[in-house]
Amino acid sequence: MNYDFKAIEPKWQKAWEEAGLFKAEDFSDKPKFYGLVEFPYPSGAGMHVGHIKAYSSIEVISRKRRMQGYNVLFPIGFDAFGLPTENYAVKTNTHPRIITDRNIEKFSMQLRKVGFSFDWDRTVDTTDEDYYHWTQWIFLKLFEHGLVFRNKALVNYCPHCKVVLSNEDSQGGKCDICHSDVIQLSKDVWYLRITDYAEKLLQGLETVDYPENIKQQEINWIGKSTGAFVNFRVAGKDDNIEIYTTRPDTLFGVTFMVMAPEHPLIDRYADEITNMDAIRAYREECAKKTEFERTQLVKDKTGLKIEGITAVNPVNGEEVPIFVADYVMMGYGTGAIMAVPAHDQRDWDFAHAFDIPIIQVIEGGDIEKEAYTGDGQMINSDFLNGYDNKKDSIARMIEVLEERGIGHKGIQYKMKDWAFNRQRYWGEPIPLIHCPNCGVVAVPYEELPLRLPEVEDFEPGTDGKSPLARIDSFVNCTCPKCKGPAKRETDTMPQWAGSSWYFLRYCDAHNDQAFADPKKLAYWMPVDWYNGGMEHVTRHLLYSRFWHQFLYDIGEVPCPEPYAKRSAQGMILGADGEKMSKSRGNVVDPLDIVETYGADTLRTYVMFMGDYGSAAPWNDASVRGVKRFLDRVAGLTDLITEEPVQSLESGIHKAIKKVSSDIEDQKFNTAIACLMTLINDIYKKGKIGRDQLISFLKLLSPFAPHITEEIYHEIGGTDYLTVSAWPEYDEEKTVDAMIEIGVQVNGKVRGTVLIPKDAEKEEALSLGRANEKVAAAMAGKTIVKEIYVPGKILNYVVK
RNA sequence: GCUGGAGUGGCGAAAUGGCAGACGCGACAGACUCAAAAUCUGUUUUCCGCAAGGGAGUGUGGGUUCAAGUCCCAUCUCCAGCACCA
Repeated sequence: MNYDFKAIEPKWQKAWEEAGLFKAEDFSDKPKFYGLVEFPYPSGAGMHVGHIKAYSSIEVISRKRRMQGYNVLFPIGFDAFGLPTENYAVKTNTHPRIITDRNIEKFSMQLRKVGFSFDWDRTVDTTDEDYYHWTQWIFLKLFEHGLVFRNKALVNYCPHCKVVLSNEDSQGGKCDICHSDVIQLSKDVWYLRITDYAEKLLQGLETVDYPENIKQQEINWIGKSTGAFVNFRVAGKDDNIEIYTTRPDTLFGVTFMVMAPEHPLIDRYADEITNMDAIRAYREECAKKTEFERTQLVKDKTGLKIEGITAVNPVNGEEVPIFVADYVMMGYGTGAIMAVPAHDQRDWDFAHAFDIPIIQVIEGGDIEKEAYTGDGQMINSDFLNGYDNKKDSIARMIEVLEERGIGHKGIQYKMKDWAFNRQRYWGEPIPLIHCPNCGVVAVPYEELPLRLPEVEDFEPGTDGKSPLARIDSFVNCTCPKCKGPAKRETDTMPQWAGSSWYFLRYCDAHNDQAFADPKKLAYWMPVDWYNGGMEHVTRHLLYSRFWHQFLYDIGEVPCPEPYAKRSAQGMILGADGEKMSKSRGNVVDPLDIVETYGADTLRTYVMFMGDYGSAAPWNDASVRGVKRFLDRVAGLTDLITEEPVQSLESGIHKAIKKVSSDIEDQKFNTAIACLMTLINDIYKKGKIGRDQLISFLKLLSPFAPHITEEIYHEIGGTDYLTVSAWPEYDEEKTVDAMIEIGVQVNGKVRGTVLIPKDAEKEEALSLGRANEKVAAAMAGKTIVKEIYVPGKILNYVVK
């Protein structure tokens, strides 16, 4: 067959769509399969080859599931709010709505050209008011349940993007959008209480099928630790400094305390602190450092002793000095620590720099040289003396703290509440109203969606306010409660809002009464298999699990976890092995590949590149190799016989078995390799039975659906191969009657021998001995032991 | 520092403890061609050897085993994520 992919591909794409082959059917009796990929941000640059790889895994699995008789939901949509579009809007003075529509159209066209089997009837666009209506609705539910709060605190602020960023969006002290250094600003902003869900987010991981590294990354990000809160009295005052420690067993070794520069106690005693000027200067110095600098200068501990006040160790009444130092963070624990230089390296470093005494309370190590963090006999510790491990001494210490009312057991999480706002235009308006009489009031549900007002000028405000703040008709409103004059919140929601629930909307994309019909949610949820990038593990994945768990708690969704299974693709690097980027000039445009080699080649190539989860560089020559393979597939039509070719039977059945299981295991590369091996064999035989060819085409169909459909019709098929039954294999036929196994002498392979597959030990051993090379290797030696592992190996141990 | 993962040909990579290097790329040789491209056939871990054949070989060093890329201990390097988290 002549392989004219330029004609074939659009032809079948149109035919499949018109036949509605990819439409998911609500409430079908067939078993359901919900396959999900992370919907794209429709940037102006169009699709990246990374999108192709990310979508191809679920694409292949969805196509296989349809052939296996499943009712498949494989949807796509667009996560279209966000800064790149807005920045481009500012630059070109074009409304972001226009840019977004244009980009969505481009992406849709590109996705169709690759032949992805999406159900286009369920497409969502997060910037559509029929969609963000429900994003705002969920936000109001969160507000209603006390999970939205406003707080003036130090926030991560990107001076370049002019927005407040969440902790998740400023990892490593860099802005997630523009990679500038993030600074700390004190600002009054909205937060979502994700920390209330820390424990559920942690426990939920035990119920889902995620790869270990993803689970670990989320566990680390949540950062649970158990320890104790302990109150240190301010000497001579009726006032306490609360600290958090994971090592309450070392309380007798406390020789000083350290506070974060921002700690409020410092201001409270400003009058009594004799070196307050120096402390103010130190604070200013710290405030100037970026997060990056603060974490880079790990070695050189800076700090200052607070003169004029001291603290009292509650277990032994010892008075200890208080220091201020920026290695203690206000955002974790209580912002103050007890310092035990003998058994904590940071405290040890600090004690040496400031000439503070060190008291050892656990035997072991050499505290002259470094802090000792291991286990050992407790010493110098009053009632703990004699305990010999952390576990017991911590438990005992917590008992005593609680008995004496000076402390209690506590749990801390590193995860912080989600700073939920952007001072920008292109996002969902936050549906809250500030009323001088009633305080913060929710926009009534019936007034949703709260539409983004039309503006002329999207430029962010220089005063740290959103452009919405400049629109009086939007800002000024009446309070829903007291009907008095009030002002709307002008911040918008962050990029991650819309994507935190989109998988629910796909279940019922056009509902105007609810975010989705509960019956449809009950039918489709949870997502059976979700593929996406590692970069979203501590952002989108965590956020959307949080929203979903909340919706479950208020009875809006049928399952506690949204995704039953998660996988992640490896990055496609440029041909030079570097990350693809415009500046390096190593970017591959997937549409160029579709033009030159066809969509089937592109799809098959990205799945054949290597291990799906690992990064792999692009290689044009290998793309041509895959095209060559498809050319050979097209050529199979010349080899057809009506009768099946007996000598191919076992190879075909083996391939059915291997391709079926490899797809499930995401070993797409070896599935394709197996089909290549089979086609090499077919060409060697020079012929293939018609039905055998159809089985081959079915196995290849999820990867290269167009060419296989074309050949199927070329050889007389009248229905669609794309939704035909997945082939079955006969276990009997996958096993050869005679098999070749290796023969070893003293573990070294000396030859091979052909033996019946279920040969008895004696028969196999004598056949092995008959092998010339084996016999030569054993000549003149005594056989000590003979090993026969059926189907695997023969080994003679000789002396 | 902590967590997760990876080190195998010239390259991308395969190998439920059982013949290391499947499959693809590239390279080399041959066929076809006036020639080239495309296509087809063959060779291709490495060293010694004309060959038959033999030796070595999965980051490094040990160990378990009849048998180790795979399991155990130690060690080095790289990738990803987190990180003064008390």
